[in-house]
Amino acid sequence: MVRAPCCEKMGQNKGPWTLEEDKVLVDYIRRHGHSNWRALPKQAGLLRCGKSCRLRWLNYLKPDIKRGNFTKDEEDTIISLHQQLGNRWSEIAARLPGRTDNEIKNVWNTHLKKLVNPKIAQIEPKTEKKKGGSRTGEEASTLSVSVESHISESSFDAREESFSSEIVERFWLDELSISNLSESSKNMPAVEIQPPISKSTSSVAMAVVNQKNSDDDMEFWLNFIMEIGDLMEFSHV
DNA sequence: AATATTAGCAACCGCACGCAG
DNA sequence: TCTGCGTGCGGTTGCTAATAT
Repeated sequence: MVRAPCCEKMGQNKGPWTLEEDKVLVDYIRRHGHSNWRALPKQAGLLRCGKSCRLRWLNYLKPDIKRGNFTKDEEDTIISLHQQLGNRWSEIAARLPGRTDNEIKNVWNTHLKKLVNPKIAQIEPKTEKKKGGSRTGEEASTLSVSVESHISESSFDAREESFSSEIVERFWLDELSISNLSESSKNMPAVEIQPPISKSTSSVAMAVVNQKNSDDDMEFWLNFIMEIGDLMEFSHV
């Protein structure tokens, strides 16, 4: 049996996604869903194959994805699950809400594997001097703003699902179009909007910006969060 | 200042599976 | 049962940025 190619490769974009491509994909899925990945890029006007769109959506653009450093608890969970399940990343990801299989696979291969099996660390020795790794965020300054939403305990269930996506939509679409951002800010790391995790924290959402730039940039992001949060009240933590 | 090395991670690739006709 | 399609999954690649030399 000859498999059909997953996509017509000629004339299609490869490599990193641009902000404009992201916006087109998010906008299309928001309006039409993603019942057919192969047909989606053509219908959305994207020069990407369906696989690429699916991967981008699942690993990066889905509103409920939790980004940023893994907590100690999450790392322990991954180590434990990996002992039970092996490299079944999708099953491990299913038990870690907001984390993707790709992300878990990456953190295992680059970090946890060496913690669990020091022999591997000997085979792949780390230099004592710190190299790279700045994206771990350990040295990044962190701006935290607590968001007092207007979501009441009683109405939380109904609005929980739409909470984060609402903010993301506002980011991509109307009030904060990319064209309104300065050139330098386009290259800034993505803002991570974390929706309420449980009912106990239902009235508070956290907007966290991990970045490693100047105080001016920090001020930019503070203003940014204030702008997208006009549906909420803010208070500094 | 230029170059080499390294870690982190987004994205690609190919195979396998499930399902419909 | 066979075939073909769409999708999911896991392994791998390659780019970027930080740091060392």
